[in-house]
Amino acid sequence: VGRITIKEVAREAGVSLGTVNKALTGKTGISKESKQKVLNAVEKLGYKTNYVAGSLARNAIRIGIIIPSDWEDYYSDICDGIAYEMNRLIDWKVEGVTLKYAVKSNDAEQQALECFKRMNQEGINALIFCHDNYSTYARALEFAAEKNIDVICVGIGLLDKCSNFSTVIEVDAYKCGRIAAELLENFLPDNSNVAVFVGSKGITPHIEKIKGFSDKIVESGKLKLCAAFETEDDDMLSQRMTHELIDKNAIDGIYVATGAVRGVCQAICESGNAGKIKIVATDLSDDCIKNMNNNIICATVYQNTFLQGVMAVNLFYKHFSAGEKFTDIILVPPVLFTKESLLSDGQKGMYASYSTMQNV
Amino acid sequence: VGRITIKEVAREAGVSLGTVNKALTGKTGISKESKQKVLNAVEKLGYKTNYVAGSLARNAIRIGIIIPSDWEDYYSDICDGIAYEMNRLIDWKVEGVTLKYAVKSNDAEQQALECFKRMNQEGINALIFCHDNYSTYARALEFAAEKNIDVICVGIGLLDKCSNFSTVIEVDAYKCGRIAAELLENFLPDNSNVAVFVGSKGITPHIEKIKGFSDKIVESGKLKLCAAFETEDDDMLSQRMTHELIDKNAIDGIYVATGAVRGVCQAICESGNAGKIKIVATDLSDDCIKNMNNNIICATVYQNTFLQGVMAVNLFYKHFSAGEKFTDIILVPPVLFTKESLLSDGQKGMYASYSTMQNV
DNA sequence: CTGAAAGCGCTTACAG
DNA sequence: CTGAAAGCGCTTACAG
Repeated sequence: VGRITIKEVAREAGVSLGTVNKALTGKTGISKESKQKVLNAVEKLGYKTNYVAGSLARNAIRIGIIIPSDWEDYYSDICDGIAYEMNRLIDWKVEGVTLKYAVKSNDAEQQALECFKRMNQEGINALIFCHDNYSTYARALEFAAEKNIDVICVGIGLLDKCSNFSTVIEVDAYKCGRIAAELLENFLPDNSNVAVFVGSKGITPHIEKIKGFSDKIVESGKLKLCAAFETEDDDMLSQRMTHELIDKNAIDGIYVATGAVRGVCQAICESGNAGKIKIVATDLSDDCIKNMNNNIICATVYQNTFLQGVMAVNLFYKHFSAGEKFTDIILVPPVLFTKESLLSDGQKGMYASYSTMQNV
Repeated sequence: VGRITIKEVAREAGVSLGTVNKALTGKTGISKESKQKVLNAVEKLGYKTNYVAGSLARNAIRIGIIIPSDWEDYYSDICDGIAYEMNRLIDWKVEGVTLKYAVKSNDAEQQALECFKRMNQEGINALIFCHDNYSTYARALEFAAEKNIDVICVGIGLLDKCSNFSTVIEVDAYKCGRIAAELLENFLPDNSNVAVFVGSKGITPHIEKIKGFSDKIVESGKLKLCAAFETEDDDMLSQRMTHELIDKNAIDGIYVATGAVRGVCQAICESGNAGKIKIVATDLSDDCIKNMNNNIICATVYQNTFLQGVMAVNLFYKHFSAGEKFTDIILVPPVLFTKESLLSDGQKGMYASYSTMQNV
């Protein structure tokens, strides 16, 4: 009875425990023959590694975390997810070093590179990097590649160019767009006019959101897509644009696929269109929740940012503890929320929290 | 550097490791003085238990699982969640014994009691019991109480009478009702007529769903609630009732708060009301998904059954490994899904899956 | 390349 | 009630 352990594998294969370990973890310093003997024994006995025992025995995994000090609205939820999972994995000997840089500053590139270099000195095993676009940080990522440091990028705009030497975690932007369109189709009578607001039309995930939104509308043939605007995530700008949009068109619904939702909602209220023009927003910022509670926003497509942060940490854990390979990219599915389905503060991140199992 | 261990606590307190363990786990066989010395040392050193090490050292936790062999539509998702989490915790020395009974049979009570007795012989530490109402199984639950076996109940209708000797995991039914009402408010013009279908008006969670639905409608003052029907989860009955409802009323939307959604959708189609009368359904049964894909059902309120199963197992794990106390009841928040936001098969249970971290 | 030993941080009998 | 020892199933240096 009881579980098969490496001890039994070693006996069956006629080698020592250390040799079994090398065969199992793919380390060097083992002969072809020994390795084969071990693998045969594993197969024969049906051995499965106990990773709990493994993480007690191995050295600590040090993960470097480079996150923005600014742009709280968007990044704080990702950072919460990272911190949540790092804390959860303390008993598994996962340690972290955190450095911050100002992603919106002019010298963001330089600041980030500096962080990468300090992390290298700190002797971290891997790096989690939250940023907003690939091109700015190409040099930093190359530096990591030179030093053989694996990097997981979490954030937005990463799809623009998926680097060879890093893994990307991002929301399924195309799906976000489709969901938003479907909602407006349900909320509005046929032949209504809708518009979509993104941060920038030059960034892949925003392009994907527009594409998903537009594709769904064309497929269903219920609504008419009037226009796609760029807010540059600026509330003043989005407010002005919303006013212009309302003045010039008979607009019935707007998908605000990025930040600057406050400006949009303000314009909606100022023009007396609260509750008339249906708004579908993005994420769960304070502005968004406030406007949901006031019935200005009907629904929001949460980009599952908390879970994105959780997954980044967990991916490294699995890699270093179980040798799991990285995939190039992970597209996280968005979650739909309405006012009544919002989670209370105590349940915040419930899916990646209850589900993630505090002490496991 | 490095983490504080019980070794250091023992030295600080001037006692042995075994004594520290007794103090920390609340076991008997330790003097007041020793216990206090340990607690002082823990406080002083800031000691935190490493549960990973603990689960390697302790004896296995044996969990008995009593689940229905029938009523697949509803229970299979809970059972999947239980199985998922049991499998995830193998490395933590969590073992399971599963027995099945026919919840819809006439002698369900007798069958369940028989399962309880066999579980007791199996020497399980705790019991997970999936059932559909409290009163039928009172004797079985009393038996468990006599034998000092903790029971976690997962399913529906459990709130009817929350026993003293068990913990209940159930969906937040009131919240389900509110979400459904909110959706129909968004989908329909003001002053539209809506109805709600439940399985039975005599079961607390169904009463709660009606209450949530009705409360929200009254608060908003947008819709008119015509009627609440009992389907007894029978498709023939729900089909007939839907036809009658349509014939007698100008109905615009229906919240199908329980099974028998197939009958409702059939009647909707037969009467030529597909897409006209807006349907909000419950859960993610095959019938439900099929009708979502055909645009008969606009949205569904998923009762998070997979997660309920996961949580049942995890609750016991936390209890036995970390001494966590049980709460009387856990109300799991529902999740809103539309056709476009449905998860693909590969992502099934993503929240309690990705988030639950396969190998952690 | 290989094996024997020590150790990760706990829990569990068991002798006193 | 208390403590010393063994052990959970691995990984990690290190000597050969």
